[in-house]
Amino acid sequence: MSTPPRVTIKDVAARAGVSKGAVSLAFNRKPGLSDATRDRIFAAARELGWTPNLTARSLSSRRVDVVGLAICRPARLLGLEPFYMEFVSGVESVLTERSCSLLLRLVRNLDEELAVQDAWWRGRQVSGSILVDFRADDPRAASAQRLGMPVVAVGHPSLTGGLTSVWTDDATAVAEAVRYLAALGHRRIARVGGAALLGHTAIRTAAVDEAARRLGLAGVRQVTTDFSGEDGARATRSLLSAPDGDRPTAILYDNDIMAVAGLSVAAEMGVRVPADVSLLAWDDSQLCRLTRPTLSAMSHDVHGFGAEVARTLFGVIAGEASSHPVATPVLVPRGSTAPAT
Amino acid sequence: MSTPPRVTIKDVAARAGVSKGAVSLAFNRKPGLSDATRDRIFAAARELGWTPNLTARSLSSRRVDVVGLAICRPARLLGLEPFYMEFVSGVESVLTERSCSLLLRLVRNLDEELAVQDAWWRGRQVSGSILVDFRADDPRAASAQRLGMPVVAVGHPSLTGGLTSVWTDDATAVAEAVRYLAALGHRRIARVGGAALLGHTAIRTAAVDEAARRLGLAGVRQVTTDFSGEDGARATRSLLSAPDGDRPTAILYDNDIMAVAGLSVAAEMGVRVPADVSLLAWDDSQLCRLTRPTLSAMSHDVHGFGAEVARTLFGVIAGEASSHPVATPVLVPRGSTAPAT
DNA sequence: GTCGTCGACTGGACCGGTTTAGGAGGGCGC
DNA sequence: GCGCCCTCCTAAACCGGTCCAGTCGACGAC
Repeated sequence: MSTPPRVTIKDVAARAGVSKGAVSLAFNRKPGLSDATRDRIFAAARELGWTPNLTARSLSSRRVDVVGLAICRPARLLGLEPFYMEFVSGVESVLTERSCSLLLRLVRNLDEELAVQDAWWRGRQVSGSILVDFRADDPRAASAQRLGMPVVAVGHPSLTGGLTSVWTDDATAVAEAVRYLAALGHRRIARVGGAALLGHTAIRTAAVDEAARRLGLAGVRQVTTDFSGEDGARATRSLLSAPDGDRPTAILYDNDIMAVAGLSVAAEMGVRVPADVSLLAWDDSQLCRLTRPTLSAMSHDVHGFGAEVARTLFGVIAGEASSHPVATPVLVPRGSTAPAT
Repeated sequence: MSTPPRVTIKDVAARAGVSKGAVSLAFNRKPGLSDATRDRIFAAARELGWTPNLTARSLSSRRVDVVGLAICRPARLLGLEPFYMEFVSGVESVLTERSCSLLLRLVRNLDEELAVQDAWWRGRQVSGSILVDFRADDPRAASAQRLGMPVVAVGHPSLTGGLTSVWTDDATAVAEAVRYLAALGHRRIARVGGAALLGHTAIRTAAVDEAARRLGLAGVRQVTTDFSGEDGARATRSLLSAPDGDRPTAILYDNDIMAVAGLSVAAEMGVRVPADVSLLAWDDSQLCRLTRPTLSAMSHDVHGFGAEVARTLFGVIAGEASSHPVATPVLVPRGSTAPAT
């Protein structure tokens, strides 16, 4: 209740018997002060319990130690996917090292994100942002460039319109997944993809088609979903209820939660995994090791991915960063995939 | 690259032919301006593409539209639990309405959280914070009070040392869970609890004991974990490998991810769910509906919980809030619980 | 015609830092 | 003794807003 007395740089200066400027120099570890004075200033600050007011600091130094991340998620999906939890955690790990904070916002659509990023930047609330979930013709690249806002785009350069970007090579990974399933003898492969609007969904879809063509697989079926478990279950149910000679013997999922859902649907329909159908997940959070059978997955260091994105953003802010991919997801075979019978 | 020309309130004022003060009045919707002037100001701002610099605004008005949330999570658990994803999402939903942002930080231990909150508040980066995961003798209450920092504590008042708090009545919910299992004829009930240090874990542990005593159940076993799926699996394996007459016939979990893990362990050990053992989860994210069998759960509107916490924080900041519980979790029976045989 | 009041607006102090031009004092070379 | 350079430090402008005391003109009352 009782507002504690506001102690400012002036109080510290007075106590140490120096000017405000000297205190500022001391706290920013800049040269031009004798060690004795420096010590006296720190002592005074400690005695008064003073910490620089970051708001004032950002105003005059025109920099903020905050980066933004807006995640777009349809209204009905209340929580975040495991992917984002790990991603955020990786981003944080790098921010923390630089005593930087993450401004997080869940938005409902792209327009809202554009507005939020615009407001963050113009209001000087963030020093830069991480942009995720690129779609074809994404307006965010142009917007960031117009604003002169430092951002790093998470997505393949073909989607991110010239922004500095960090991405996983989904096409290669997806091709490996298909080759793996084909090598196990699967001829009818299906994929339960993510949101149709997302650029990486399209990239994966094309890559699956391409891989199938090369391998001479005819009946590849691909469907899109909203990434939710429910949608994944629905898609799986539909795929597995095809007439016998038409039913896929292997299904590739675009995230792990849908693969978990697929597993249950198979069980409920009396389709054995992996005897009757092989399932292959994507993203490989701890969930994949908790199911029965365990889920084979295209595994991915999501935490490290987030960290790399954050490092790149600092690079962009410093004016020296370049686009690059991170490690391609690797196949981790577990219990949900087996040779076709 | 080219820094866009910084347009400030002064430019807008000049263009509209008024003083800075007038522009400020207009943009804060305060009285004292004619409609004509107001329109002229907005037009000028639009033409120049001006948005108030929030940093400058917070400096002079000494308020920030940011609230803080630090989540403590051991280093080895890289991602967040589903609970927090939904919780954050609920918090966001309220913040968004008030064009407020969430400053998120994942910390490794309590000391780090204390430091972060301290820095946030002293640096005037947040207008208040949400504190979660209270433990016995939690130092954060005293710290917040000393700083005069507006916070809302998520946790039972017995843990939160006089802070305004919002909580779920875990004791009542846990008692209902135990009564339900007992009513199904279970006599040997176990609980796979959360982190031993957390206050709500202790509350639930005591409530289970109390309920068991009233119901005359003797062999209740309770273990603690770190909330991870792996630890949940380990605990379940240990419980289920007890000699036959000693093995629990029902297990209550403190979150859903551990219940999912428990389900797999049971399958792997050849213990049928729910025929041989009933499993009851907590928190009820979409995961509980995706497993096979589906998981009965103590269900909880986590999104709404987060929203209520955020609303309460705004109350605290406005100086008019009081502690209150939110709706008690209710039992949602699904496929993982059945009468004891 | 004068006074009082009210609405509309201005000027400038202020928030709490950073930054820069410049001054005081000491040491050194010659 | 003088000029010069260095080190250490100060004063004041500045960042971009908010806020308050006060000015100015119009209008109503008496």
